[in-house]
Amino acid sequence: MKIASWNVNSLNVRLPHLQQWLQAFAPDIVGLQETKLEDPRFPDDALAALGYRSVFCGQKTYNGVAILARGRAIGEVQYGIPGFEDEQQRVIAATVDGVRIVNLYVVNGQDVGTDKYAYKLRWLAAVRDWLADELQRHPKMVVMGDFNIAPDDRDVHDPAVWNETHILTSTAERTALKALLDLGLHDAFRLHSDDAGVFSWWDYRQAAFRRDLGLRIDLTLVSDALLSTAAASGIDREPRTWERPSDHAPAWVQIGG
DNA sequence: ATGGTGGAACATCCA
Repeated sequence: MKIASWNVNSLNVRLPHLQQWLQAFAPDIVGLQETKLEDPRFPDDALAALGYRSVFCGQKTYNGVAILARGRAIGEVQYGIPGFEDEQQRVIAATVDGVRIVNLYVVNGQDVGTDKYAYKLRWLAAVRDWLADELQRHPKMVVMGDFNIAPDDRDVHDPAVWNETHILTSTAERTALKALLDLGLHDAFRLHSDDAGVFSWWDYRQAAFRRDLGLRIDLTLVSDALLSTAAASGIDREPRTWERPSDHAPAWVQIGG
């Protein structure tokens, strides 16, 4: 089962790319972030035509998340973090084939020390507390999404710039990510690769993709119970090369056969 | 130190 996460940066703009990529890559389960669509405008019919069911929660202009599953039922859908008041649509979870799928669009945080940064850390703490419970109920879990945190120096093009005081790599952010991993979750990419310089996001500015000035901030995490079945993991750079792309590339993990 | 590019929506906010 191929499970993938992709920040599409507007599903309205990126639907043709999503359709093309679903057909080429044929993932079984997909988590989307930054759909930027209110629910009545979600293109569930167009995705159903490709064999994908979808569940989603969105809003205009910002945020928005969805889970797609090919030829499988999507059950036990959870919208948002239980008990955490949040106007921003950043979380959707569901059960597919007995696996709990948690799809996160983690707060960006703007800059270290800002209100948005404080919100990011509060939000990550709430996710941690929720997932601690969720893992008791659903030991087989994949947590995926745009984490807006690069796990370590191998995951940034320039560690001198992307250092312990910089947004996306700051000490508190990495500590918050470690708190998630300490629940019994594993960065699938690192199960199979020690490589530095494999990225999932490149800024639109300064020709960052052409120069490969990126970060790996899109992650798929697998729980202890799935660890032995995580056969492969990677990032599909292909859609980032297409015309008018998202600034993110899909991250994926293969579970079982 | 600043701004650069792209999306949404239409002056800026967000990333």
